[in-house]
Amino acid sequence: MVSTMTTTSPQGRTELLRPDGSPVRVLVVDDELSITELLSMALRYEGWQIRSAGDGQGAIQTAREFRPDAVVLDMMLPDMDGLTVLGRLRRELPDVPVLFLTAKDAVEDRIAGLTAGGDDYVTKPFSLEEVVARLRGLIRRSGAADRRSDSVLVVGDLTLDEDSHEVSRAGDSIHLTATEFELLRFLMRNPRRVLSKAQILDRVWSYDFGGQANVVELYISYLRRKIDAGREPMIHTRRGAGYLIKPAAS
Amino acid sequence: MVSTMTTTSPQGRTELLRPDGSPVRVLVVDDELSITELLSMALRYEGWQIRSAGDGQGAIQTAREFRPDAVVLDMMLPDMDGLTVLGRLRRELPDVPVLFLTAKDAVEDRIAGLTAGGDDYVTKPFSLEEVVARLRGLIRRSGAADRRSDSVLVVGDLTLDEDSHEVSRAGDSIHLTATEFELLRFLMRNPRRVLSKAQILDRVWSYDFGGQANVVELYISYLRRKIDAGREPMIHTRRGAGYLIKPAAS
DNA sequence: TGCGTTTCTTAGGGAAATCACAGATTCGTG
DNA sequence: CACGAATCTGTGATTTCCCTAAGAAACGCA
Repeated sequence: MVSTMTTTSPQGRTELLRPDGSPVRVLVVDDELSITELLSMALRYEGWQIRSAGDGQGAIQTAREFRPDAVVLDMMLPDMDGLTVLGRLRRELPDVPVLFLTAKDAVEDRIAGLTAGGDDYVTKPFSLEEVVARLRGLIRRSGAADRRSDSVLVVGDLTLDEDSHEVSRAGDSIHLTATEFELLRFLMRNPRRVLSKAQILDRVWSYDFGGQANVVELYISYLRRKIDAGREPMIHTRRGAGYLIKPAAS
Repeated sequence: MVSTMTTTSPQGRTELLRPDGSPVRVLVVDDELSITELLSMALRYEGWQIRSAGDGQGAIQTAREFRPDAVVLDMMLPDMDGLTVLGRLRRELPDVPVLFLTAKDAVEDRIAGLTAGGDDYVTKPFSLEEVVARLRGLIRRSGAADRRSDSVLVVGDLTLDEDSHEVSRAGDSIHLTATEFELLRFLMRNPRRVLSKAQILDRVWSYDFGGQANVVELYISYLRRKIDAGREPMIHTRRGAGYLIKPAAS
């Protein structure tokens, strides 16, 4: 059990740190190299320390000496069953939270049983924002239980609760679809920073998305309708550069 | 991962340095000699130490012994796929940030995930200011522990934020177009220094620009209207030599 | 299965940005 | 003070980028 704290960097990004100030450690286990690479890159960017393994054997070994604060674990590994890996992991690190990666059509109930203990899962293909968000949640909850307030992002009079998925502006509750929510979360996690359409696509849409880049424009337009409608706008276009969100005041 | 710091040279130029005071090292990889030459010159002018390679093989080798702080990597190399090069680079230097060069029309066919890990890309034909700016950003952010060097340029009462793309003079927010922003950034990165129209054209406009040289005059005029309008001018003409920016006070 | 919701594509309109051109203005010099 | 060169800027054509309506397809849930 590791308690965590958050600090806010000069850029305004919120970072998760261990109590002694050292970076959070995450172990990524997947047999597809492209997946471990993608996850490693993205999680490293969060400021976390990453190790990866390609099979169950390697996972156990790495876990033993790396002692991660969280594990991302693909349920389909070449050498052993996901449950076996999980069991051995638990023997090494009884309290480490695990984020399972499963195929979309995987048996839901089996996973449901596993996540009862406070673990979590995402289905492939996932979006990086989703993985990062769930990992943050797991790590946060595995430490100080009273860190509830950390799950709320605030920009101006706009708030977004990562736990309850509730969004409201100036007190008015706003209903968002899953994609709208992820997009807004990404924007709000990077307030006052211009985010390019490519960046948004890479983080908010799943890694196998092969469609038109203008979905981003489309969803920005949806968000505006729900968040900025009739109010002073918070979402701004920087023509030729991207989008950013900032408090209406300034 | 290398933490960086900034110092301000006697001339007023802001330079990026490694913590031990040694120059930043950048590896440039492109098969077109004209491009590597162009980039090498421009980046050397930043005070950085540059090595270049013409193919993937050479890139890996050079990276191994040169150990750069950042890499500029063309996605179209003769001997191997850009992603393959990236993978091997990552094995050598897990945390090095990469700036990808891609053809304009190749943007659509998946640069997926490239910006997700904090990496970035520019499309050919690019402007040197753009490449330099993005490299500076990457290097600045890759020094995760030390984010003290911030993204705001200041000259007199004029400020320019490279993250939010916000510009303001004496507190008044000023909206600039993309080209105006790049031009002002170039001026502000070289305060009190005369920059010739040719220099400006070479740095701010893309290398294949074939138009009239007086676009520079035109955009200087735009900038003045927005920045100096009704105030003590900060942008000055040195007839026959070029332009310079300096605090209004002196 | 059927219905409402969500996601995404296509395509057209429209606004903004870029740039060429040319006439107006300023500057330096004789 | 007059002249030529250099610089400035108004006008408008062209291009690029962004927004959004409309509808098809996929999804989720009863």
